[in-house]
Amino acid sequence: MHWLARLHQRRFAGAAVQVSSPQGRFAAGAELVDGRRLVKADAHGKHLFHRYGPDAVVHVHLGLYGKFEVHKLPVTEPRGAVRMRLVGATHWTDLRGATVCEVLTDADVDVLVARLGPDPLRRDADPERAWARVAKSRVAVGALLMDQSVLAGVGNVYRAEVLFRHGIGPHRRGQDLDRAEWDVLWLDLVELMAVGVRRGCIVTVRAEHDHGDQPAGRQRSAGPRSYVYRRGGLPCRVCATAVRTETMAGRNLFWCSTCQPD
DNA sequence: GATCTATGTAGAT
DNA sequence: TCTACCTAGATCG
Repeated sequence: MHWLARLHQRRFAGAAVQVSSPQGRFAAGAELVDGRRLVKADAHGKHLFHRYGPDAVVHVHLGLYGKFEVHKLPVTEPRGAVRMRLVGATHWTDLRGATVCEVLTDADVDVLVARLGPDPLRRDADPERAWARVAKSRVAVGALLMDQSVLAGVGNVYRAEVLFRHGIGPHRRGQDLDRAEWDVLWLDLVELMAVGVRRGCIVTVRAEHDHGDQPAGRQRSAGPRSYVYRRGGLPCRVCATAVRTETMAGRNLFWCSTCQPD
């Protein structure tokens, strides 16, 4: 979402934009901002905000299936269910499948952001707030990382990957984590997620493990992107133990029981 | 063409 | 903990 916010900021902010809802579900909201100047696009956790003024902030949450596609002008006929179409001076973008696309006020946004934990991608993030929750929790760290009120922005990929990178079993309870372990996890998330924003995709595999299962001569960008995510049953990239999988916090969890003891 | 799956969340149970 | 939401790509037959 931070990657998208920066892209939207570059492509659309500072000028008037046309906003519509070809599919119709966002018709009333689109009318409120159509023709206005997009002041700023930014993100907090998995929430994206298009700020037109204190009275009108378009709030988007992509959920599982949401997608923005950005193209250069000219526009083409909408295909499929386009919830929101935004047309700027040089580019346009279509939003499909989002869980949320609505117009809020600044006050509404404050309420929404207040229920989110610190976002590792934001300078104003306070990791102490997350640690306070983790340190006293009997919930598994693999579930805590998915709880947006503990920590905003981490999802199913980063939870699996960051726990692997630090050899922490996902079933360890929050209260059983050391302060030092948490600090390292947080710092790694700050770096990993920043890499994701720069590259526009999630890559968590260290260079020393990026070898072996790809043809020689490939581009670095074609290397493996994850250690355990979606690799259930396959050999661990580090120790070759079969990667385990189960449901935790309602999502498929992946981990190596050798590299990540409980 | 039918079925499965997915970087997610809210509300009911 | 379960279900609905709701879209598209991958996979199956």
